[in-house]
Amino acid sequence: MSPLPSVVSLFREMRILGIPINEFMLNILINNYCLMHRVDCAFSLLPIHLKSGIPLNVVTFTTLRELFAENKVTDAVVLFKKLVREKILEPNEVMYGTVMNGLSKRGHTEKTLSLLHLMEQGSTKPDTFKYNIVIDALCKDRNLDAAINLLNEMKQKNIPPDRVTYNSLIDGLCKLGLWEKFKTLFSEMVNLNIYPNVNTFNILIDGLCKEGKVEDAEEGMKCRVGKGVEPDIITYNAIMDGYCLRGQVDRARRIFDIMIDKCIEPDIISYNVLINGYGKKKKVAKAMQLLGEISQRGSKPNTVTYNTILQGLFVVGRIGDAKRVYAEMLSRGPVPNSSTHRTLLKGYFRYGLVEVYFRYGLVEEAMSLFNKLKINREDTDIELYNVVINGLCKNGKLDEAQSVFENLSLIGLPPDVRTYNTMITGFCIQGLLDEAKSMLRKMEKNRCLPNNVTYNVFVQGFLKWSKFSEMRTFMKEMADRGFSFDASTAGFLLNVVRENPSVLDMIPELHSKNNY
DNA sequence: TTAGGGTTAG
Repeated sequence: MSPLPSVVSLFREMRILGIPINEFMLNILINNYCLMHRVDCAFSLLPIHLKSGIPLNVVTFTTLRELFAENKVTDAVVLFKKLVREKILEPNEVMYGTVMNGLSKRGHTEKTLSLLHLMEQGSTKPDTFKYNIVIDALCKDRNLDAAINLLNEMKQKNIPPDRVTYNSLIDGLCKLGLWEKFKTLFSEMVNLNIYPNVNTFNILIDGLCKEGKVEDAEEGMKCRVGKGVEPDIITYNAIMDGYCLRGQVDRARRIFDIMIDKCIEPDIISYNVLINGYGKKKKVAKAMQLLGEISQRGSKPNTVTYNTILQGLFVVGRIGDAKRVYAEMLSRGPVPNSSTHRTLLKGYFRYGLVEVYFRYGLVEEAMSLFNKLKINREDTDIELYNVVINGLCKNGKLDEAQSVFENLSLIGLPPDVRTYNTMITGFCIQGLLDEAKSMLRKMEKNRCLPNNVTYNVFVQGFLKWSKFSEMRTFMKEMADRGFSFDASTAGFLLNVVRENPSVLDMIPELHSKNNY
């Protein structure tokens, strides 16, 4: 119970009084530091364990789960391996569960899977829970084949899959639109006497909504009423989002009102969904009005709410309002996150080119925010850099973009495929095709595989600067690698050919019915 | 007396 710091002072007092420390006390203290988000302090207690001859136990380690919360996955894994390898402790169910969950939630599916297999060799055998963690992670990675293989492995080893196992798999299948496989799995589940619940139902509703089949979803919801599975706030939110995705924010609003009539209190996600819907339809006044209503209804806007509002304001170019909303956020709102910063930077750069008319100095504004983030060490996200590099390129500041790019290796943040694509686009816009090509070589050297976007950017660059013979050579390599023109390149190409039909003679491949 | 866990909505 709060206040937590008093635990620390109590502990100090006990030490001064010479009261002997035992493992329980140390674990409580470590746990307390973790609750205060002071993993560093918690970690620094480990030597006391050793000095006082108090053995580290599995509880000590599990208490350090905060390591995962603070994204210190490497530290956590190093410690885990050390403890196991040096036989300092034998992991139990709880310890495996903590580590696997920590790893899987941070995208380390491979490591989670290998722990599952490690467990099989030891004395603590994996149970349904452990399998479910891995199956869900595989589904989230869209690796449904591997997930279904694990389901079969469970059956072979007589570890019974349960409703959660099937719900994870159904969600994975729905998100990929694999409806036939869903039907098979659904009947398999029912045959095993595992019955769908409101979660299964919501997963399905959401799957339909994401496919644009919102009426089907709504119909499905109405059918179930009074038949055991009642729609809940998640059902309504999913349907509202489905309508918003199709641009039908007014229909979403009607669902919102129906929900209130049924005495289901909208939560912050309901508001965020609607605010996003209004923002996308450029109805910013409505969005702002909803923002005001949130506190009246006893809820509180969160970071996502503000990020969504900011996006909406930038869509209609209300930069002054966006700045005011951000200032409000800093003074009395939720803490901005990396998404807030990306939204702001993207917005400032987007309107950077109109600044000469309005004298906003938006590129400078963006760079000043970026520099603040660097000082606060809040620039650890490659996506943030991608926004800045792209913004500089689009505002004709290729040199600055290049120096930001060069800086990445100094701070040890590896560029991703988008970073390279952005730089290549920047070079192509300026007609610096040799620099673009050398960037392509650099990315391959750094083992970052070019993707379809990379190749399309090059093709557009060659077209823009009328380098047709180079384009021919390049197209061959592109086809060999299994890439093809995207819609944007196709449109670009059509315009070029319309203006200069002889391009078709210079690139005869364009006539052939291959995968271009 | 201390520790963990799985599924759905923004």
